[in-house]
Amino acid sequence: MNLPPLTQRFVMHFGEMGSRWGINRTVGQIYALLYVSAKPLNADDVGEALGFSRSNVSMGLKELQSWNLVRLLHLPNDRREYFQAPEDVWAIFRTLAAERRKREIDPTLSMLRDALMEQPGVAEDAHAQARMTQMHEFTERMTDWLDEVQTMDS
Amino acid sequence: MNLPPLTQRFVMHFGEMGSRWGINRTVGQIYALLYVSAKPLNADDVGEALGFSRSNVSMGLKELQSWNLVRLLHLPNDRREYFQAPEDVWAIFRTLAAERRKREIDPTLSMLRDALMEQPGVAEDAHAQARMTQMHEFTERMTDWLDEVQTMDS
DNA sequence: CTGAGTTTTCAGAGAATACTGAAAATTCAG
DNA sequence: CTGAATTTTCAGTATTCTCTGAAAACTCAG
Repeated sequence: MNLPPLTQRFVMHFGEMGSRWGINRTVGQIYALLYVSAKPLNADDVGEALGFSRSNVSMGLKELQSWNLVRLLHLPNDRREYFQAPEDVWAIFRTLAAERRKREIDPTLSMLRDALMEQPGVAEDAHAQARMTQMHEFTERMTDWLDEVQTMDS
Repeated sequence: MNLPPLTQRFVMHFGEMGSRWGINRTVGQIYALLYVSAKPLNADDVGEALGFSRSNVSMGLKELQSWNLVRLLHLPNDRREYFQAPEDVWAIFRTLAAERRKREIDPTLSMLRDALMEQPGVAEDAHAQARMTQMHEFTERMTDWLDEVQTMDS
């Protein structure tokens, strides 16, 4: 790794944080680097800066694209793909919220709805269902809130 | 594992979700089970219900305690420790928010503050510092919001 | 005290995840 | 088309995380 000191601290920190969030450290570091960079970077830039193999960078960038967290662009007279993070932190947060909703909240809601439709076969499940109702209400509020986040401005 | 069907679905689902959140599957399942149970459970109950070894349950419960997510209690004429989850989902969410703030937001804030105090040695770091200012402002708003969550009622 | 009941610790086995280099696939200038 | 440049895939290796059983530590009734 070959980064100026402040950049390095930032990158390392978000690598750590990422891994507490179910995002792998590599991906966290790549995103942190893109975020603080003045210019868009290509995969080789990223790999060299962070000391990762080319293929690892490719996978990390693909992951970030699947989260809609990076913008992909081309520079004149250069066939390589360049990547950048949005500059607006709030916009990043909104994207993250939208994706987490799609991947986590929505499936949870549908699992709860399904479970609430069934007839509990035994007393324990009847009680469990009552608790799931609570959870379901909470989760619905959560989605409402996440919808609001989408309409919020910085 | 030996659980009635609805309970089982719920437990499995939150095991999966947990693992996307940096919480291990075991811990997610234990918590889901405590949440839907009508009565407090002891470690053996949990282990038997989920098919985990006693020591694994012990570690999981310890983890949940460190997050303040479970209440520990004793039953008359029984030396074993019993555990339960709060019934109010909102209260659970508040606790989670408070803990994540302590463990993730606060360290991030202090890392950013430190980095912003330094004199950047090179142009890239100067730019990085500017981006960190943005991130710092966002993170501060986040802590304010998390503080508000604490004062909110269900 | 004592010892049965209970919980915790921890080293090692097992499982899951991350990472790499080499090869395949894709893209595009000429 | 062709082939050089670039990106992606993937099987194997390395690393990290999870889980267990056995032993140690703790707790408390008698």
